Amino acid sequence: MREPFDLTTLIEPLLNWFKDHARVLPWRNEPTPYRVWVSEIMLQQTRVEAVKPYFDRFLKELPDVAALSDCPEEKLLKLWEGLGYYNRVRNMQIAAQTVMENYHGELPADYEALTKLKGIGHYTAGAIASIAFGIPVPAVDGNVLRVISRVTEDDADIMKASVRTAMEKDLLEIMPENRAGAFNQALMELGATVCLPNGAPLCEACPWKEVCRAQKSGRWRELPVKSKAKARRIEDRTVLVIKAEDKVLLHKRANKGLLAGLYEFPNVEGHLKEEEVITYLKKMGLSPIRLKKLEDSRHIFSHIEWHMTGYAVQIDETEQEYQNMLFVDVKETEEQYPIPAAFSRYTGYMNIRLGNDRYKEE
DNA sequence: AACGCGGGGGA
DNA sequence: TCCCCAGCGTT
Repeated sequence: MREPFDLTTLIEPLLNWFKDHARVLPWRNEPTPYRVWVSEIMLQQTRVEAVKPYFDRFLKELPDVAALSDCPEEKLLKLWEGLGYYNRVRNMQIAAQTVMENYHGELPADYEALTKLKGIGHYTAGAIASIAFGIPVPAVDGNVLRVISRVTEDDADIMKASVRTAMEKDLLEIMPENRAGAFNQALMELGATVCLPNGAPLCEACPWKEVCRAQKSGRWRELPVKSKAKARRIEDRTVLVIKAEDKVLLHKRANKGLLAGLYEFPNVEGHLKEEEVITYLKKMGLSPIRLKKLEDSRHIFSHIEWHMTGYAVQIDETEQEYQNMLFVDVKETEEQYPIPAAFSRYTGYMNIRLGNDRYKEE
């Protein structure tokens, strides 16, 4: 067994370092429970730089729990468009409704109560409890797992839930009573700015360089131990930008599963040839006039890789409605409908006209 | 415990 | 290419 590490020795150096090195972030001024909550949900599996442009806009549109609980789904998804993991914002709205009903619109200052809200797990409950309410509970995210694994030279596989639970327990015992929020943020800040992943830590700048066991042994490159994720599967798809006059056909995705509830260009599995596209369109009851092959594109999700090809299609004017499909004014499409990034390579083709004789750009 | 769920940036 | 990211809900 390894020699025990006294985590309390880490607190003061870390807090002193954080005083001088805390980044200025939008959600750090005025850390109200609601602002902390929104920021923490946005930051789940998402880098600070990616969140920045979304945070202020979201707070401006939905300044409090009541506004969030009442927001129409489409506006909600539009505010989240491009951030990914769209269930985060749906769950946050459900939680907001719970907070309105059970807590008079104020987040509960209680760790266990927070974890019962939709979308708030151990980490996020700890972050809100400590940062917004000063409650001395840990907030163990990927950064914390990494910096603690290294400083204590712990080889446990951080992918295992049991390892995360153990670290929460260890940290709970040493939480500084009056600096819980700063301590948790400092741990994460250290991971994000100094104790970088992939064996590239800036140890010279680290407040723990004198006590870090991985630094001392030179094993920092091997830590943390993390078992590999499953390989992605590849999916071939054909995307159809179907135009009738100034309208384009959009499809609303199912309410469960990948990109739930978002809008997309109709697309089918496989790489279809021109004749197959025409057959498919006719089966839908559409009359294609012109077809133009579009370039290939790929989009990588966490677990799937789409290899896409596309066609722009000009069809006869139609008033017909299809299953979960609607014709939308091209001008309104990108303004009003949340469309995931996977289709960004094809949105530009909405504005292109398929002329009578040949394909030309406007 | 395993899996599904987005998107982007850096090495 | 691969890895990582202020994770969580479902099964």
